[in-house]
Amino acid sequence: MAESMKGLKRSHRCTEVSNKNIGENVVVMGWVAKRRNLGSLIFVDLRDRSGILQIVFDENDVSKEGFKKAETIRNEFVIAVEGRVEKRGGAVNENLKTGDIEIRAVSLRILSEAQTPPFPIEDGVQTKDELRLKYRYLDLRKPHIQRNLMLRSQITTLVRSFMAEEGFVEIETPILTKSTPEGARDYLVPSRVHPGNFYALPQSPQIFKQLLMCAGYDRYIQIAKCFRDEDLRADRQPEFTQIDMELSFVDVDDVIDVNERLLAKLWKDILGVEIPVPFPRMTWQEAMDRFGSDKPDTRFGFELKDISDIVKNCGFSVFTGALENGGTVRGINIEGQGAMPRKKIDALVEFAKGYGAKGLAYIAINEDGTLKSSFAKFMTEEELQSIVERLEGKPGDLLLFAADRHKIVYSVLGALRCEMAQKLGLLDKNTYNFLWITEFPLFEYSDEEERYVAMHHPFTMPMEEDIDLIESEPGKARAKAYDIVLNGTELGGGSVRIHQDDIQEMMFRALGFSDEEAYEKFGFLINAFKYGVPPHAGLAFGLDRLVMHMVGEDNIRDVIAFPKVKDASCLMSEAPNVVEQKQLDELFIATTYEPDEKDGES
RNA sequence: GGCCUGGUGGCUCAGCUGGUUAGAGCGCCGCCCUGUCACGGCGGAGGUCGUGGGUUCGAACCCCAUCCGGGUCGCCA
Repeated sequence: MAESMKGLKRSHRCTEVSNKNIGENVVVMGWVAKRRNLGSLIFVDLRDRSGILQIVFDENDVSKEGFKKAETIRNEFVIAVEGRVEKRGGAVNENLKTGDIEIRAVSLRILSEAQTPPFPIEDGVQTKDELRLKYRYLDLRKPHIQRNLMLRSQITTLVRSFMAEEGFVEIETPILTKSTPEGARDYLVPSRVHPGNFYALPQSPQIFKQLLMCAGYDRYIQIAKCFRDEDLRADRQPEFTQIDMELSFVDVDDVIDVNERLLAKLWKDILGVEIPVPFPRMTWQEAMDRFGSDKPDTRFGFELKDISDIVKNCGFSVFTGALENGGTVRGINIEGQGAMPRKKIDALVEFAKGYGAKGLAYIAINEDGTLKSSFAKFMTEEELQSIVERLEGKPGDLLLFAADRHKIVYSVLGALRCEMAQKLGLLDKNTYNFLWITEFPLFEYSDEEERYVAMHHPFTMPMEEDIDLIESEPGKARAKAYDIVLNGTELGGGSVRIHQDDIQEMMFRALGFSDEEAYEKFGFLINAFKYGVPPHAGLAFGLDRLVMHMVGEDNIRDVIAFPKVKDASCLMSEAPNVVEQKQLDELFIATTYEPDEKDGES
């Protein structure tokens, strides 16, 4: 039976007791992590969010009933112990912060009994994600998850204080907003009082923060919940948190500056790591050409090299065919992997096909300098030598080539270099390569919609020198947009916004919106801009990803208290669920979905 | 939606080319033990092999379907 804690007050958390307290009486409360019953001596490892403290129950110190009670203790019982802090009778446990002391129990209360948990509450034990998430409230007891979430709290606290010192004002924006079909799929919320109408949950507070700039708040920040109804990944949840900001009377450098200092402070204060500022910057075009990615991991080489000029007249139709279709031929040098067995190379070809490649050509340079290649017979000796030189191939190297449309070649080789780096163990978690990617394309052609769409969003300012391109060659126009990349992950991004109505109109036209459409979608923003708008720019970080990198986890779920699984459901609460017909009727919602028979209770 | 991958006592896993009674470690339960900290000793319980169907003399294993996870491509302004 559970006892009350009446008359008892916790004096310390577990690891707040130290050898400085020896001789003092303390009251500690927490969960039983482990017990070791030696007969007439019982040891208990007591756990709370601070760590572990050893309690010893001795018949001579605790009453007979108290000792009997201690014998019934099991893992995950919640207990309160009153006792004296002592130097350990036995050996010191070097693995514990409190390893040199223990509490000699005088009294014990069992505040709550516990069933045996479905999996061990310890770090380092493997448990199926399925089970962890179903019993998330138990998984959250694990020390490393607690550390992650407490660090996350420290991070947001530090962000708020830093931004406050920099003159930012924290303002909340609505969660029930207007759907704007550009971009990701919206989560919709039906309106009861406006039958047939829907709110959307925000994908980001983008338009609201721009309106706050119009309103003169000058510098805005929000730790904002955002929602996107798209498929999940290891680093993507349907609901996530952004550190969202917007600044008035600034240009690119101002935004970059304050955020570099923010990141450097976070790394220094939380991780004790000095990050030199300013961070390196790279244009989008350079990132694509050198790394095949707009979020390059620069911790290792294997950079892309263009060999289109060398092979344009060669006899290998795979290469010349790609070039004739306006594509490109590029390669990477996986240094030292020239002896890779055929089977593994074939596996890389399969890997490349996953990214849209039709195949992968290779040259392996033997230790004696001779070449083994899938396409040498179509090439002249000079062509082969030029290719090897272009990729700086040395004996023992493996050169891999892709030939296709630019987009595919970048994507295939960009993914291959990361895959190889990971396989070869070149990714050091303690190296932090921050990098700004700048000058993103303003537009991106959508094959699906057969028109240009905004790469960032429709309010992104073009670079001054490219304004004329918006109408003549939209594909070539560059934007005042920037992403912050850490070790191959996009941590955040932002842009300078358009504040001139003529440029904004030009953008809408390029995106294929009529004036009416633009007005219907974004009228309140367009109107607001008629009443005096400061030049402004902003940025948003993915807080979850930021924390994930800072704590060294590989999965975003481990830094979110109650994450969702791959199909966006919650295994613990079983959301989403079927609601009562009455609720649907109130909302005038009829569903056309018919569950399969097996879903029924029959 | 596509591709890859997993599901075997409470947990983590093994289980060969289909072959007698499906194993191990940890955990759990009981007894013993005064310095353990991966405590130790002795004993014990616990599995319709995710589910349904099929092939077969015989299925954890092969086939089909399906459910539940994970990774990834598409998607994610």
